Amino acid sequence: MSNIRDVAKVAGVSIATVSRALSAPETVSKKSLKKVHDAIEQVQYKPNMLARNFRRHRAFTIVVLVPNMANTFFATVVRGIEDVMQQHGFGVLLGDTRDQRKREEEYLKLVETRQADGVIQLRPYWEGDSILPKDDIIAVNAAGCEDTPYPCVRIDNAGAAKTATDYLLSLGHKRIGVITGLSENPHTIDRLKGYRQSLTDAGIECCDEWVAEGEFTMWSGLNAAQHFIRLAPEERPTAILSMNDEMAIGAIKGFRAAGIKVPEDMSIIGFDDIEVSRYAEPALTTIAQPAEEIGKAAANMLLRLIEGKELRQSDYILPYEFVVRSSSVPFTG
Amino acid sequence: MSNIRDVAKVAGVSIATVSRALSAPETVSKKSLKKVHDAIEQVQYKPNMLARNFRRHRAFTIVVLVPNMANTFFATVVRGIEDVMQQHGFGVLLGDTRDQRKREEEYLKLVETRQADGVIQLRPYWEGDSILPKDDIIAVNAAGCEDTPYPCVRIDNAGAAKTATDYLLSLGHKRIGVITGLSENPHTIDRLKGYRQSLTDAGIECCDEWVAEGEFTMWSGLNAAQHFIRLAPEERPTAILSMNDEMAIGAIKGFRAAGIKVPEDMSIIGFDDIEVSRYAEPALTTIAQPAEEIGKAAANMLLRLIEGKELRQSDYILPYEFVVRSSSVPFTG
DNA sequence: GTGAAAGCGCTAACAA
DNA sequence: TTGTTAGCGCTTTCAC
Repeated sequence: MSNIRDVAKVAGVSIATVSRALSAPETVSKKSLKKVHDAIEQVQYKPNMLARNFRRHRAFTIVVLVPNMANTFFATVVRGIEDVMQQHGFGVLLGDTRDQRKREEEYLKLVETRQADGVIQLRPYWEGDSILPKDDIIAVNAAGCEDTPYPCVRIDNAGAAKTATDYLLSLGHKRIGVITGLSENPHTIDRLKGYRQSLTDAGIECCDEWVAEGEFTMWSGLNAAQHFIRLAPEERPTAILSMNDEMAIGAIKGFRAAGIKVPEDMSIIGFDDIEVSRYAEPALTTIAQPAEEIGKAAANMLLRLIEGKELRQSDYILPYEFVVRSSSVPFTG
Repeated sequence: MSNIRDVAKVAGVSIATVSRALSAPETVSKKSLKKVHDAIEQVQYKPNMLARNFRRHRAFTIVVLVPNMANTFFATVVRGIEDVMQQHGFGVLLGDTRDQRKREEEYLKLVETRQADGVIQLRPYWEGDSILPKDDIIAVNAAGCEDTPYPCVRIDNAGAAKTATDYLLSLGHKRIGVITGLSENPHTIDRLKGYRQSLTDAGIECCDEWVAEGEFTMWSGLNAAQHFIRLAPEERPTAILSMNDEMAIGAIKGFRAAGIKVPEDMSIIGFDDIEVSRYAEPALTTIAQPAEEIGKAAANMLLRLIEGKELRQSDYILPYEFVVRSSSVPFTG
């Protein structure tokens, strides 16, 4: 394993020149440059990044905190992050936290111990979620919520939920249910706000029975469907907004199993627009979040922060898209 | 930002003692240990891992090469890898290669430049895929195929495909189609082998028209369905083995759209058992790969290799499970 | 059980 | 434009 000294010796220049030839070639004469490159070739030199990063006080690595990597939406955001980081010569350390606080702390330690230069958090900010923001830790939140007290990239969740609910109302539905995430989850709160606003604007009183709590998994969506199935048909919502596509898919399964047809007896709208939603039966009407773009924007923000630059804005809102497919149909008395 | 010297000064010991207190506490007296820990507390010391790793010639990081992180099966394997690595104090650098050779090389460079100690490749070994194995690069292949010329963890792909095909035959199907990945893909080759073996054993001649090439995406599965739809009904397979669940889901969509009912007119079997398969309509019969276990086993193998230990075996085969759900039914003349 | 000291391979003043 | 040199913060002999 050759080092910079070997290269310098073979090239007949100083190690400083070799170092410069690699990191700032424009400050080195053409002649030296060639000698260095030839020497590098000859001794098969590969710079030791461990040493370089140590010297530069930079890891050129970030960590991304993901609640669950098997969730397609998160995976897609991560892809966006990774794409930008790769282009900038940064590595992305995966921190699949499995919703465990301990794991989050473990990964954050990587930043504190300099193994990573910053962190992107894919879990929405929660009050009492004191882990971030944290002094000395450069962080950006991706796909989170309103009032995040550190830089973040997101969509207008309340607006999106309102858009979807408005649409169901326009289809003639009067009783509209909702499947939420955990009740304290900020996504639940923001989206519920939009849902309620829509109903209120339409002069419809919100009914507690219309809200079923899930936890953003298909399984919990299926369970949530049971809740609605237990309601008397004349009180049962005729349409449901699910706060993500996974739960919508689970709910469809649940309704089907109980003989409730989707969309004939029950319209359903999802949230996120993960890939499988268009292949679901029926194809899911949903709010499309620009997942990859969110990841890219978050990555660019973090990069700027790491370089010590100012951010133009610290609450960056990207547009969502409302995609109508087959799971939502007009109410038929 | 305090360093080891500050701690030593406050504790009234040498930096060597501080170092030992952290890396080999058993070699330090109780008394010194306490002084050191108190000092660490007092000056808020966080060891600089960049320096430590540099000194130890270890990155305590591995990179995982994933063709597509948005694919649930891959994401699940990665979760397994990450879980084991985390427990051993190793970070996992994400290398989403998007099936691009250039990206793979880029990420492999991290190992060559010591930023990572080894690599786990989730793409099956291909002849002419000369990128791995490579001298000086510690690597393990996960979820690959037969005859991988470096350590690997996988299932018996041919056997699994045969199991699934045998099952369709036992259901009375005589014309059985298959949706493959790209024809040169080793997974395609291995699984096709099992499929053909099954038919041959049953005395059925394989028909070229029964094979539709996909590329492991839902979209390509839908396209593959078109191929079968174009065949005359009396020549069309009555059952199909899809080489992954995504394509199976896409194919179901395609058949449905053409008025071919699944499973009544067409039985379908998938491969992988990703989470959504049980929620699909109809729920997918499939080969369940122990994705997370494959990841864990691969991680443990790599760890052993990094520590310079011998491997007990270098082709580690894990059991698969055949999961019967609703997408496969008996042939009804 | 502890401390002094020699680097790991590289970058970045500074001087030439 | 180039070379000399002093470390970055830590681990690890080696001697005590």
